[in-house]
Amino acid sequence: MGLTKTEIFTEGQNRLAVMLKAMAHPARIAILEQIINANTCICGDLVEELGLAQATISQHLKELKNAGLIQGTIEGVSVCYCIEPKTWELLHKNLDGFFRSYKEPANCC
Amino acid sequence: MGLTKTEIFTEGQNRLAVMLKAMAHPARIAILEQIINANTCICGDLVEELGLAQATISQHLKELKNAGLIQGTIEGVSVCYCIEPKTWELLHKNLDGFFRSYKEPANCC
DNA sequence: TCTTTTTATCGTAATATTACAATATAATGG
DNA sequence: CCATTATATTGTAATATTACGATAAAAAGA
Repeated sequence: MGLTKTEIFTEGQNRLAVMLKAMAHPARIAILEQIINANTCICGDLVEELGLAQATISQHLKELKNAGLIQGTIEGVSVCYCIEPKTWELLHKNLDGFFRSYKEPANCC
Repeated sequence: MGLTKTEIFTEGQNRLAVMLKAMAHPARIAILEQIINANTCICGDLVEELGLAQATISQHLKELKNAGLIQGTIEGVSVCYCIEPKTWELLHKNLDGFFRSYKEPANCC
């Protein structure tokens, strides 16, 4: 089949899965890291840094944008990308809550 | 092409991506939630709860196991699954550090 | 041993993802 | 307007993922 049965899961489960999927690629993690380390918006320098074709990076940026993790503003000829603080914070809290919800049980195998 | 260029990324980037990918599906999030909420190992009840075929769930469990997020112990006829506390904690810390590394920059678009 | 129960694996179809070349688009500078 | 620069989109090939039916495997009980 190949298509996820979205309808049988909760809104929250689907939302979290979509966000995680957007982050779940080394190139996209690398992109996020670069934006974060630059501590400003990144305009164009991404293609030289990563060893991927321009089209591929554009595609990855699009996915990050679709997930709401980054935002791009047109700055003359180039586009400047930065983290979308609201979504970033939201996902951080959501994930943190998820990880914290696990308490090592007393009676387990 | 269809295959990720793992070799051009760092060890850390690849590791994090693999873990996130393992979590990045609503069914696998649902499975993790169930194990966590049960607060003990889950033996078999997963198929009835989720609306997916037994083979599909077994496949998802395998991926979570491969990523080291859960562990399964054979308990008579059935297999009991629980969170792998070490990996869980590791991923939690890793992700938390990643999210915290972002500081909203002063000069941005 | 035979049956039952539970989980894993195999085979397969449908769809998604990843990557890149080629090309399009959009803004700037001459 | 034309060339340049930066990014997006399109088309396409290779591979991965998702899902399920069918079947295998493994342990328990009759």
